[in-house]
Amino acid sequence: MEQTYGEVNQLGGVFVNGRPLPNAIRLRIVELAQLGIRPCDISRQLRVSHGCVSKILARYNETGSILPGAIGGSKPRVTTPNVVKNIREYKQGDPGIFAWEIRDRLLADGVCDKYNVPSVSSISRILRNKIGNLSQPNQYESSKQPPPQAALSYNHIYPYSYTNAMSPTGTKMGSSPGGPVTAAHVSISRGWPSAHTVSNILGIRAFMDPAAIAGTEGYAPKMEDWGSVNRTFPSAHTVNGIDKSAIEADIKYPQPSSTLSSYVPACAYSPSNQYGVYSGPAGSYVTPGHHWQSQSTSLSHPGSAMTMHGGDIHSPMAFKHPSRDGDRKPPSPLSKQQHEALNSVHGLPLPTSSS
DNA sequence: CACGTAACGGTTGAG
DNA sequence: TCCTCAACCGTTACG
Repeated sequence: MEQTYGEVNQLGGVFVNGRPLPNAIRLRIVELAQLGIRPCDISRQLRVSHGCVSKILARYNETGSILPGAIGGSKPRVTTPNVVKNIREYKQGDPGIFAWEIRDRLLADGVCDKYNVPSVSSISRILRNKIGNLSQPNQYESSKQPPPQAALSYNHIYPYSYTNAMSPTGTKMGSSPGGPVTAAHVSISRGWPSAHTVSNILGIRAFMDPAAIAGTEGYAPKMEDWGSVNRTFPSAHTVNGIDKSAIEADIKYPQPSSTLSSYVPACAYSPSNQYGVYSGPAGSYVTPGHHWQSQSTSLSHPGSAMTMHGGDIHSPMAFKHPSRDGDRKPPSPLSKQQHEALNSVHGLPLPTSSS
């Protein structure tokens, strides 16, 4: 599949089947929801299916992350190097040990938990294939530090890691001439610290207009760059950035502790490359002459606690807090304020009742 | 009408 | 290198 063009949904929005929505849209959904705008209105305004809005909001409420989950790949194997190492040690310590005994010991020693402990047959296979002759020098990592996640449960490990030089979109981005693309990715994410609010994040030119960064030609509206946001979290782990330090030590695209970093806490991230799709022929998200940043830069949230100036909101989790629940579910007719919010977001009239 | 969700067809990427 | 398969995606349709 070379260039993937988006499809158009019933609302006239562009999407790519199988691929996540751009983070900008995801952010916008969350932001509008925080403004008290109803999901159905968000759906219509952003032209994203209500199912998707529902899903994204549900995920956000649950995890605090706007990011899509990690797509593709396989579960980490249970037979991690660490496990193999331990099995070997057990075997060395007691050559007559049974596989089931090894299994018990793995559990007892906390090497594995009940969810990721290898089966007896797996252990047998490990003994046979990987350990076999104990006198053999081990092709595994005798001294090498096993992945720290080795004993973690699956949910916590999705160790995506990309090198700086490598763009997950690399192959596809080949269509984009020149190398500045990768640099753009880096610079974008590095540029985050200057954007402290969702609004700014949404609005900053750097984010919305890759061309502004990459300085490349008509590449501008392509959404590939959104991937850079996703990619900032190579190490997926628990919610709300609990293990942030661990990540930050590791990540290739450090996510500054800005607002967005909490919007996109280290949830399993998707190295998504939303290649050019959303700017596709139907490109309703980023239409020529209607770049979001033009509106978003001035996106403000009139007279409410949601007024967001750069740096105002350091803890987007405040957004997440349901303390504003009272503000939610406004009366069905949107308030003027909400209309303004919507309009400022998309620059389109709010098609509340029409298709 | 609003919303939650299952089904669906799709992509992705580790093994 | 190619294949498999299980993860995720957003849309659609239904209740």
